[in-house]
Amino acid sequence: MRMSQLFSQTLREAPSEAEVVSHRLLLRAGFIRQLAAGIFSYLPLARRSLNKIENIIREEINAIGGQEVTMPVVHPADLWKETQRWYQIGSEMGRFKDKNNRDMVLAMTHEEVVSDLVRKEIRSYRQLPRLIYHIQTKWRDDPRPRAGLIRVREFTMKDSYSLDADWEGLDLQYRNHYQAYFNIFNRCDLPVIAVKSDVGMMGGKMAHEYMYLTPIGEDTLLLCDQCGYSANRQIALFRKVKPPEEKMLPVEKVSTPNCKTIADLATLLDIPESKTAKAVFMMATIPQGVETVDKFVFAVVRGDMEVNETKLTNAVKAKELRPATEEEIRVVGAEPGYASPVGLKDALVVVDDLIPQSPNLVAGANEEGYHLINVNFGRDYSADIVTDIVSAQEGSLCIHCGGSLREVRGVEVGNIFKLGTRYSDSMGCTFLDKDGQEKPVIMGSYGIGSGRCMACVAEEHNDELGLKWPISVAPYHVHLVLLPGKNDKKAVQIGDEIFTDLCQAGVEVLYDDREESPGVKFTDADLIGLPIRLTVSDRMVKQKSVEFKFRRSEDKEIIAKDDVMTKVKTEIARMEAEIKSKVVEMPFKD
RNA sequence: CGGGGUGUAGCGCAGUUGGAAGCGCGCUGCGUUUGGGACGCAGAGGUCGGCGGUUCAAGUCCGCCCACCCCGACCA
Repeated sequence: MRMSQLFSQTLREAPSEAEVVSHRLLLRAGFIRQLAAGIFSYLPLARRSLNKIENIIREEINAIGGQEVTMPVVHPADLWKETQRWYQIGSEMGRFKDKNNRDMVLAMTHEEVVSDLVRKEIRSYRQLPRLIYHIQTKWRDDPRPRAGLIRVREFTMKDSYSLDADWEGLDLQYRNHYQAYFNIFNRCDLPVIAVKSDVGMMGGKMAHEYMYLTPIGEDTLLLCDQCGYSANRQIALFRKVKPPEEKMLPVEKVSTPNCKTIADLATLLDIPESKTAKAVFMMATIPQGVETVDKFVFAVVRGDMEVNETKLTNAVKAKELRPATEEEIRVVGAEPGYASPVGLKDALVVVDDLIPQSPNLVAGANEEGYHLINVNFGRDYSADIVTDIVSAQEGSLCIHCGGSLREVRGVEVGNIFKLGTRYSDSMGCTFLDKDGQEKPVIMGSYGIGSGRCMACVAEEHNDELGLKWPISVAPYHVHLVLLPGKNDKKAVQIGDEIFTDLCQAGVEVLYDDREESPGVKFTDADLIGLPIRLTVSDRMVKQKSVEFKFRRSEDKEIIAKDDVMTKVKTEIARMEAEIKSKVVEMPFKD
């Protein structure tokens, strides 16, 4: 490609709204342009990188038996009503009516459409297992798009769907994806880890997320360096240290004016926060048959810990959970800031499983300005549910080995879910098994955001001058810089020749044939960040030589013009081999 | 949805007390220059986010709205 013809330009300064480095560089280098919050156009350079990422995905998913299809972006709402997700999902779903006033949905994901295909196409166990996938646009009207391409509303995702006759089949396809995903990210030179995750709106049995670790990530992960345990904070388990046993003391009411927080309380009474009980109030929307009911949830955890909303949501089997308002709190007889599980009415009391082992805690008195000391679970109050509802944090003890957990941030670039029969059951995806029994198809779903993946590669590979693409994802292999000098057509001739020869040999070349000063051309080359830079200049031409430089190195090498082809092809092959060597077998971590 | 911020030329920004819309970069033309964002001359480019109000007069003051960014809530 001649740069003089390229549809995009570099920007000397990035628009001020771009803060994250991948966003700034992708804008400045002319890869992307923003249309609205979380909605982007992908210009030719980005498109080429995305094509490479998507082709890597195709190769790896085809290798585990995937068959590519394309499913629609616009769906009739009826399909989503069948699985209830039309009702369960809120404003994040794009909805509109067609000209006949029918409800329509913009695809957030494609389980419904896959299931519809499956129930129409799959009749017999002889047609299973299958794996289908597509690379398609999704719309999720996220409340807060941010960080350029990291979190957008319109995005492209590769989503595959596995169809099996039995659970062993699902296990196999899940494990195949587990490895294929590592292969994909390794081939993009993007370091990731797999962590166990919550199943969220997808429903299902088991899920892993592939996380690229970076401080700009919005998910918090807990890692154990000792045994390798890793999990999203939403579900991370940890060992809770049982406090020393104490004899239960009689409850006593004490005056604690202006003490609405745990920290105030601990200071005033001169006790550690672990000797207090913290009360958190939520309103949960809980499905009951087709209907849902709103239930007031009173969660009790130790004062030194935080309620984990995902765990709490799962504990009460809620579809939605939100903080309760002050009025709602008073209705159940509690006093905000001085709340106590003692003497409540009409509330679903959920107690963290460490509380029953923690004697003589300080809790609110449900009366402004007073707390109760020596409150004991079982004697003074009881719970509807006792289970783990607190978050692991930096320094928590690993559930497996007792090592100290480390907290890191990450961006989710892929996920794999064992859906089981969640969609087969609601949409009637059944087949006739060997034994003549009608059975539900067992499904899995597996996603990778290709744009997010590209952004993460950009986030990982850059320096103060610009991007530094890995060879496998770079829009072109070679940046050919032409510096023609004064009144000399010779350099132009040589440049054109090298460009043509390399292209014919299958090397992808971006040829800077613009009438710009050398400074501009070199700066743009660094910014765009192709792996190899060749410079053809007036003064080099006289020696029949060309300058060769890697984007990732400072070193410049002068090579004979006749050696360019061999050198370039050798170095590309070497870089490709280097990437390939990163593809290794990963142990499956359940 | 809550908190904070920004909106003036393609990008980055200035605009004082309310009194003729500016600067740098980029863009167009001509000439010079040519190994790390060159130089000269001449140009083009504006719904000052929108609507309403106050005023002789509004980019500037007041009200409402919109968009975008950041933090939080939420979320595959």
